[in-house]
Amino acid sequence: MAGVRQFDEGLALDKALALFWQKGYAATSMQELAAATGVQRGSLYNAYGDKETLFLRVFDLYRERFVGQMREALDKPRLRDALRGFFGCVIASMTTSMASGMPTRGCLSTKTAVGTEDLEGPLRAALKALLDDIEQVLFERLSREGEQAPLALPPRQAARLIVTFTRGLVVVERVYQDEKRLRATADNLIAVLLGPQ
Amino acid sequence: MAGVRQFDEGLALDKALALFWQKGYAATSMQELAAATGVQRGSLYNAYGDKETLFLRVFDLYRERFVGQMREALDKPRLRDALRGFFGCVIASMTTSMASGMPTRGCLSTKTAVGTEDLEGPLRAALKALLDDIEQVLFERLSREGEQAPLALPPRQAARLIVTFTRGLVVVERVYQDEKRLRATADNLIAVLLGPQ
DNA sequence: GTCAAGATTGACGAAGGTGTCAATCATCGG
DNA sequence: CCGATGATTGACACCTTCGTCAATCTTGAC
Repeated sequence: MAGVRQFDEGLALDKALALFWQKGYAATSMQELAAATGVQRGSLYNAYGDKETLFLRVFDLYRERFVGQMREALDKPRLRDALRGFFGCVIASMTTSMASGMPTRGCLSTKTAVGTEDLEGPLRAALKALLDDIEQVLFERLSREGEQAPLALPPRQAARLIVTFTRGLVVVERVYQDEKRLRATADNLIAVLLGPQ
Repeated sequence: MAGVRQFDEGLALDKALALFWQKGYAATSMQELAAATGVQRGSLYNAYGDKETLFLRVFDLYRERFVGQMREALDKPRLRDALRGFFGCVIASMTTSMASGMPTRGCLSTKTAVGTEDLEGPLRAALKALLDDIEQVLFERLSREGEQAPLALPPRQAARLIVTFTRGLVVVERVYQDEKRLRATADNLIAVLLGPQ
């Protein structure tokens, strides 16, 4: 076939992800996406149709990577360490800025969930999918056999509590911009779930 | 003095609050504010200078009312009931829609915190003030003397955990739109903080 | 080498945003 | 009743946005 894509799609989606992550779905314009990816606006429209479709494509990338990282972080023998790793990962994912001096990038899914006027259709479905995935990854680790640490809640409920809590961390990060505070609060959640020490 | 304000400021700020709450700070335009309040755009600029200043005025209203409600909800003899009332109040504040069929309005402070590109200056300070207030109200109730229920964390840390968690509830509400789920998750947090039953 | 499928390009229209300003109007003090 | 103070009004300038489209260029297939 002739008429082949001129730009490197993988690269472009990576750049788009970085920008969406930094600015959020609603606040990112196609102009900026064009500038960031090096692909002309018209080409983006031709390739993806519209902003939402492009975003969904990018968001899938994000979900895969994010959930993968969470799964890895949770894969430790002692549950307490696993949860510490998990929260460390969540916190790092939003506070790690690409260059020093830049504002932290926060959380793409939360920005999208809260910053979109009426969240419906594919966008909401994609967010649900992400939160469901994180819940599932947590659930699997929490219900792993041969665990000695006693959990204060049934695994499913604990997983949901943790997912909800991580969304809260994101908001607190925006407002206080204090990583230590985030870590301390996360440690406290671990403490009430698994007991002190 | 002559040249007196023609519109009822209290009424206008109420309407503005409703709109900001529904749409979030960034997504609300002065046009819409003019339409909602019945005050011409030019008059709003004349009276408040710009959108941010108007918002800060409105946000103060919001903070007072919101924190007041939380304080009331927490004023119950048994701590467990107080926290149940608190979460009920938080959940109601975002899921109660003004008219049936309308989308829920969510949480103004969270929308502002997450939906604003780089959160700095007065806006961030206002958000901090709100979260600090809620934390303080919780702290006071949690450290009330003569409390029999044993708290799994020191009051300050418990208060921060709860504040962070409530921010998470907001995000989960946006995505799942399931009030029952919110209540269940909140009950689980109470359970791990105060023990089951 | 030729050709056509389809990607790219840059300009375009329409819509909506913010903030400004001169002209007009309403109101209170005297 | 008059005048001045300041609110109101609607048009204005300027910017950014989205999505489209005809013209142009690239490239693989034959």
